[in-house]
Amino acid sequence: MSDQRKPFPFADFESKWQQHWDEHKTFHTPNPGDEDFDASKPKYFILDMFPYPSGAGLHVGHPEGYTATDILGRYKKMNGHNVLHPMGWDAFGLPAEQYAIKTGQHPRITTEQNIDNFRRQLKSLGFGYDWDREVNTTDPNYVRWTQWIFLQLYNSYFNEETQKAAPISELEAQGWSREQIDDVRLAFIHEAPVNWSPSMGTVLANEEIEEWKAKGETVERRPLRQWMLRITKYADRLINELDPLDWPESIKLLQKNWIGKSTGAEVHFDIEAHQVTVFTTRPDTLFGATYMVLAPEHPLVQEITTSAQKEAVDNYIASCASKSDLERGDLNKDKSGVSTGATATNPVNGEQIPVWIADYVMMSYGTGAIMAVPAHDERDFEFANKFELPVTQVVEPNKGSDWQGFTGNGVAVNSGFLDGMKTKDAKKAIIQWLRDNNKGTFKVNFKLRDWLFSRQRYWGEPFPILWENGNHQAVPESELPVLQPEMDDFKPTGSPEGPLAKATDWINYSESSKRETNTMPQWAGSCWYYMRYCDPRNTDRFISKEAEEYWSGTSDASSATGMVDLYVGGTEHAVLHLLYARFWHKVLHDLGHVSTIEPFQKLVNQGLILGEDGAKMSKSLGNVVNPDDVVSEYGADALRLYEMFMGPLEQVKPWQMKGVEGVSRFLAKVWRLAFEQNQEGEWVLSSKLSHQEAASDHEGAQTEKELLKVLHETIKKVGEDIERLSFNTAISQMMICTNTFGKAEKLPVSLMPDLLKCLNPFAPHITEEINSRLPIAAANTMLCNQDWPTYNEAYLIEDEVEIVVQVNGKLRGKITVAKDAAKDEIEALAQKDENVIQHTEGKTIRKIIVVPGRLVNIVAN
RNA sequence: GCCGCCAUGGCGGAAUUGGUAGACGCGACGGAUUUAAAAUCCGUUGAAUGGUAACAUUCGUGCCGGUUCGAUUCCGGCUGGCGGUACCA
Repeated sequence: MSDQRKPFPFADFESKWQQHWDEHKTFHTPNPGDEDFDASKPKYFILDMFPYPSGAGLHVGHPEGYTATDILGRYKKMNGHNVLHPMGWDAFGLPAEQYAIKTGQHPRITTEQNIDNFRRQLKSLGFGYDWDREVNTTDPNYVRWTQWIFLQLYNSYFNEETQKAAPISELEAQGWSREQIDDVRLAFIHEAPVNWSPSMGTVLANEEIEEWKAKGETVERRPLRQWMLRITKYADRLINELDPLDWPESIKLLQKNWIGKSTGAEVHFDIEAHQVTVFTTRPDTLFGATYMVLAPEHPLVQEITTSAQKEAVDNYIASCASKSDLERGDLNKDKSGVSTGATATNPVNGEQIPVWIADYVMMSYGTGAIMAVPAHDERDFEFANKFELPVTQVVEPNKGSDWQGFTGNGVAVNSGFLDGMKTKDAKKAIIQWLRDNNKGTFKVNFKLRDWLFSRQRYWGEPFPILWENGNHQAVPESELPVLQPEMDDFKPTGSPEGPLAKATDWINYSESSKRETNTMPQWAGSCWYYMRYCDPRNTDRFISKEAEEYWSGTSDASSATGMVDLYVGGTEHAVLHLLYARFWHKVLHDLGHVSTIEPFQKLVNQGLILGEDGAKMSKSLGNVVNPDDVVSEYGADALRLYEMFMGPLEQVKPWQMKGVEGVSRFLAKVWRLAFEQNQEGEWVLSSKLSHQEAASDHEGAQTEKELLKVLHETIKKVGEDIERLSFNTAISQMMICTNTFGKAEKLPVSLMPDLLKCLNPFAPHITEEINSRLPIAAANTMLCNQDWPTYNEAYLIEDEVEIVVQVNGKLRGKITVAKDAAKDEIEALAQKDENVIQHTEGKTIRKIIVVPGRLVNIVAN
């Protein structure tokens, strides 16, 4: 018995079609070399950010981007493209491991259960994915190639001359020693202060700290030996090669700011027998450097501190070390510091200036030491005022503002040979002087740090690395993948070795060599998954040459710099995933493994969906909407359509359950264009769908003309709107068309297929169902396998157009004229309008502006 | 603090190149159908003023100013909200 409350029987046919697509592999995408591959079709590679399959299941935010890409993918397919639109799982990650620690259940089991649930949910929404290309970052066949890519990094260095990665074998051929080579590898071992989380027993990347802190985990600084990736070598290219990408400017800017390029100079200061180098963006203010500050962690502090100041310095360093990052940064902007008692020599004028230590200077940026120019730097100014240090003006502002704390450009004063020079020229002059006198040089600095790549966890890719006599070496490629050993105890050891160290059999690779026990971060798998989609079952390579070239589009004439045509996902990955993936892609490009220099040509960020109360959806607020509930209540088509109708894809917007009802009502109207319920409650073909093609009388011909007009307007607008991802306005147009069709006494059945084709990418189930039941020849062919309709310009043109008449810019009347009416004719007609006459009476007409087909504006006074 | 984005009816939003502001949907109100309800269909719906009415006039896209025959759209100056980032030398 069907539920009478449902306005159309979606429950009866949605799962039926989903099963049909699954069984017939309707959305299978052929690769070069496949039987059904058609080389004449252009490729379209469309990518969703693959989800982490959490235990909570799909969130309504997921189908937002996924529906958008599905619409575009189905549309491109109907337009004759070979569409690659795959899905997969970013399945390594801490939640599964934390759950394993709590319950003892292996993370692989939890992960598989969660994936099954996610896959079921996605299939219930009818997405046209090629499920044969599903990838899973935890799959041994995937891990194998993640590790292989790591070894490419490990076996490469950055050639400064070519600005490209190159194999270390080049250096071996030149006779470099092992130590020298280890110092330049793109994947290298580094002992440095890292972000250690005692609560999780692992280190974190700089980029991850805030996220985990917000979740209540603790993070502290601790010196540790870690694997790092030399992303800083690519800093310039990561900035410059953003230019040709079709990304939101705001995301490009976010990446540029994150990389944080600043140009300036290194200046060497002598402190008795020692030399300290500082970085400054304002070398032109060197004459105004009245003191110097070292970071408390600076290695030279102990050596230069005078005995009189030793106790004060030690106390200060101890107090800094005990402070959390939060206390040192956010909460406490008050300057603090202590003198070392030492003095440095200002290289440009020989002045003896005091050397202080203060925590406003960071060891992690620049050289960990600064020259303080209090007159022209806010922080130095504040510090100098607090500790009564001298302030000397060396820049004269251009526009009479106060020089104290002035940080802008101006003219150099009190600066010897620089006096009178503009800031820009003074910078050049002083750098030349520093070079000539061996006191410094031009220098570019970046905020970007090398990428801390090792984690002390179980549920991640082990490093394919062996240790012997304190030296590391790669596991032979033939032995990949290196999988985690089976273990019952996943608890972190609390030591830098991580839980794998507990697997004593596993770590002993041979009598003399042991395995690396660290694992890779979750980013590793997500850095290259889009490539694996192109050739997911390849066992010989991470991607075949043919597949790589075809899906990169380098085989055709287009000069795309990015492999993926469109990437849709959340803005939260603006600097992490999107930067890391670009870095890996460039390395693989440099080594000749991929043909494009960038992974993602066009990027679109979907906006967050808020709860009905306008707040971010969260369990604690109880405003979370579960897609499963919406599907069972209104159907998958209604959910898809609603998420697209809410507003622009990129915009943040609140959920409204009433809105779902609205689009559901629209789908019901479309359904009732074709069917009506008989006495028995069965849906039978609507009596208004007349079979006669030509209208018999004049009135009928007139309405048929109107119906054709709205239909072809819809074909035009929906196609254009899909191309520019403006789905809400496309839906609005289809609603107009449906309303017009619904009002017609008789509806030629021949008009239905084009409307259904337009709606098909948005609401694939209901449209296929209606189509399959229509008494037409094409009922046997699925809409998604048919061609996208073309509109006929002739149906759109009206014989007469309405033109607005304004007097002095204010709307005063409307006239109807022939579409090709002459300008004079329009002007004359406009001036005959009664209301227009009233408003121009007693005035002189100065000018008449005619915008053809739109308006007439009479200027009179 | 700095950088970026945004601001339109009761609500979500539309206006694509400077040319009729408020498409489409929700909600609300009135009506048809119904014993009644649900569902469905029809009509009205930015505000104010005048008119029995058709209609007309004025105001109106966060605020102030500018450019223009004409500004939601362009420019300058604010205000509020959201996001990023934060002693980066």
